[in-house]
Amino acid sequence: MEGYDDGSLYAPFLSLKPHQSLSMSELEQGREEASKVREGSSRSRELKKKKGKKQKFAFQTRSQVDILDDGYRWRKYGQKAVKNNKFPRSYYRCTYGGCNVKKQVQRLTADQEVVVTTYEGVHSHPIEKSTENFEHILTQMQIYSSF
DNA sequence: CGCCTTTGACCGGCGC
DNA sequence: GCGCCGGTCAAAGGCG
Repeated sequence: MEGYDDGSLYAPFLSLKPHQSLSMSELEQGREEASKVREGSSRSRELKKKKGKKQKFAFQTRSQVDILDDGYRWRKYGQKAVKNNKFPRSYYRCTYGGCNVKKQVQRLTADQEVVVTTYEGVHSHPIEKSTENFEHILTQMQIYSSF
């Protein structure tokens, strides 16, 4: 369920609730493929910085837990504190072969109860879990439109 | 036993 | 050119 190609909103879980017509802002970055190959270092991996068709959209929810189970499996790969917020930001990545979807979770300094989740990329595989749990969160979910 | 979290270090971009 | 800032990697430990 990811047939999006020309401006369609990337939100597989949102598709589950079509009655929720929320306007979200798509953040489209540059679409040039700048492939940087770094070698000679201990990291012989190709770090391709493709800032291409990475769709990025964020929303905020009211939750006491940072980890929102949206049906996909996420592996945390980093946590860094941002200057503006006193709470650290967590970085997750979808654990699926060929699926490079990333997601970051951030808590607001002003309201500790508000969690901002930012998705980046598109899923290329079906959901592995049930979304019932996430649907409950959708009720209190608000799209981050100020960006 | 396999998967995931944690944590420090490292890197690239940008501003001064 | 250096320092700040934000993003990512990778080793080791933890938990189901």
